[in-house]
Amino acid sequence: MSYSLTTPLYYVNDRAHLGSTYTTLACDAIARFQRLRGEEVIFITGCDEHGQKIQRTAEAAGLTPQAHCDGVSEGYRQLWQRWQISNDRFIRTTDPRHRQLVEQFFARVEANGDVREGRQQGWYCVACEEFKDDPHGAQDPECAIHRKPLEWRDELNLFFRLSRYQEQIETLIRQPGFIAPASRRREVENFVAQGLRDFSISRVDLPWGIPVPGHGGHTFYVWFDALLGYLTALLEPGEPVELERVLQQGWPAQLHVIGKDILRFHAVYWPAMLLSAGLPIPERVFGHGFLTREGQKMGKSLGNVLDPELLLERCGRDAVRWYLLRDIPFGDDGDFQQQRFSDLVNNDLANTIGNLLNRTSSMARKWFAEAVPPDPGSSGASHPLALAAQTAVGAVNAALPLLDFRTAAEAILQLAGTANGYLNERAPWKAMKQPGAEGAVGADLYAVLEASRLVAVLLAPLLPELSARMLVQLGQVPFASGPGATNPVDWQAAQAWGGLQPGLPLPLPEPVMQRLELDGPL
RNA sequence: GGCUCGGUAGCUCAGCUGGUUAGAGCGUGGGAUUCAUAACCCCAAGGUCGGGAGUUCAAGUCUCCCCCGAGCCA
Repeated sequence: MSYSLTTPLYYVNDRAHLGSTYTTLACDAIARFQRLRGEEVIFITGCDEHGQKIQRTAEAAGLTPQAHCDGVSEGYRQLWQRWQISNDRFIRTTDPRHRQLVEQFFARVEANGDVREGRQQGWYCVACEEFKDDPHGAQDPECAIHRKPLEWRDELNLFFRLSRYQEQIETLIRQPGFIAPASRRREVENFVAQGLRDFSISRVDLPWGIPVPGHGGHTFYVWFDALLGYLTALLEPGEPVELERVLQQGWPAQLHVIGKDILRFHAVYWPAMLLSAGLPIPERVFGHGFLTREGQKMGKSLGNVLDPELLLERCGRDAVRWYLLRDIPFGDDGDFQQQRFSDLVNNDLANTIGNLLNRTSSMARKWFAEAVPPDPGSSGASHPLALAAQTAVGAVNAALPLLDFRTAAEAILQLAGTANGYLNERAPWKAMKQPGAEGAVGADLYAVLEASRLVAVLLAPLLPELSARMLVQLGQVPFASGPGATNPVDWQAAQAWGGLQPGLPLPLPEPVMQRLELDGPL
């Protein structure tokens, strides 16, 4: 059994922005979570590199399309490395292997009678790479999204007979869980209910694309070939390209994570294409929301674009991951607010979680020979912190399969908060002044250290690095959750109360999370 | 124009099938404390729950109308 998930294959029209970083970070958390649970994960990301828009962008920059794509996609690859994204594959649709796969896929679709010729007339937005339905448009219609003039097209194209899949698609999208979050399902249902129309899958006179076999002059429409990148990515590098093999190598995917704007392609067109080719359909398509910044749309015209490189350099991975995953309900639109960002990172990570470990470890070391205090057994499963931990464990394990990062994060935070409260209530620093209190103090500190350990354990999929720093300070082996990770200690077993060994030496504590001090806007 | 989703404390939002003094986090103010990353813990602030009408013993919570915002489709 394996778990395959994908980010969108990012269009290389421009360098990576915060939106794609957001998507990718979320997928990374899911990939790590699934690996930690023992699944064999195939986490796919990559770039979509064909289309007229790319061709024009390259021309404008005085580059060949290939050179342009090489540069931008390499930028993506490096960016993901710097964010320590744990993708197992990075597919480019200009990969020669991809072309082979597209040809095979198309052959199946064509053999199935789902390709026909047709005349495509209409207004086309190059920026969207999409025909618009504006029939009686004014003199010079423009794209509502890009505010750029639409171009009139009248060409003989190949069409995919989407209309044949009306019922199957209706049934599919009705399945609970296929389209997530559920709030977005209606939108697709309405679209499908209007009746599916065949869509064109080729262009003429567009050199920057994959040629359609047997149809001279046609290249594949960028969307048609792009989605197939998910399949190409599954094939082991070096092995022959055979479409059928994807079935043994992770297809169907369990999850496609995408931005809400391309939900239709993934929830309607893509499944129909797969049906036509006789391939199974992915389990779930999750359309997340968009990020704004301080209430405004990010864009070049406003000059308020938040650069992921800059964010990474100035704030670090843990901080950004935490903020995005913990504060924005995944699926909803979110607003990046700098003040809130630093407030949450400092409060949650540095003060609540980091300081909890720091203060507890300090006390344990001071009064118990620089080691985990003996546990006289009083901190068993009925200990208040054990119960709190159990609650957090349950919540995290229930929330993450649903991509509900926020609930998971809050549960972890609550455990840390409860532990801090417990510490204040028991006031070991006061109790230690009483003779003979050592036993009770030791038990208290043991319980709080154990709660801290569980915080670190639960944090592993969300903030692998912070989790690791905490575990090291607790004398534990951090969890590996990257590609091909194996762990000496089972992650789920580590979620049980009582894993900390009394007498284990504790290293000198160092703050595991620095506070964010941002002078000036990002 | 049709449809969908929102409009709840300064900010971001919870509030399931209608029912005790409308909640949380952040921010703000105050208190307590010293183990700790000037951290932690406790308390408070008193928000016409967008507006209006209606149903009901009882409505953020249901119905209708209106206003505002976002989105999908035309």
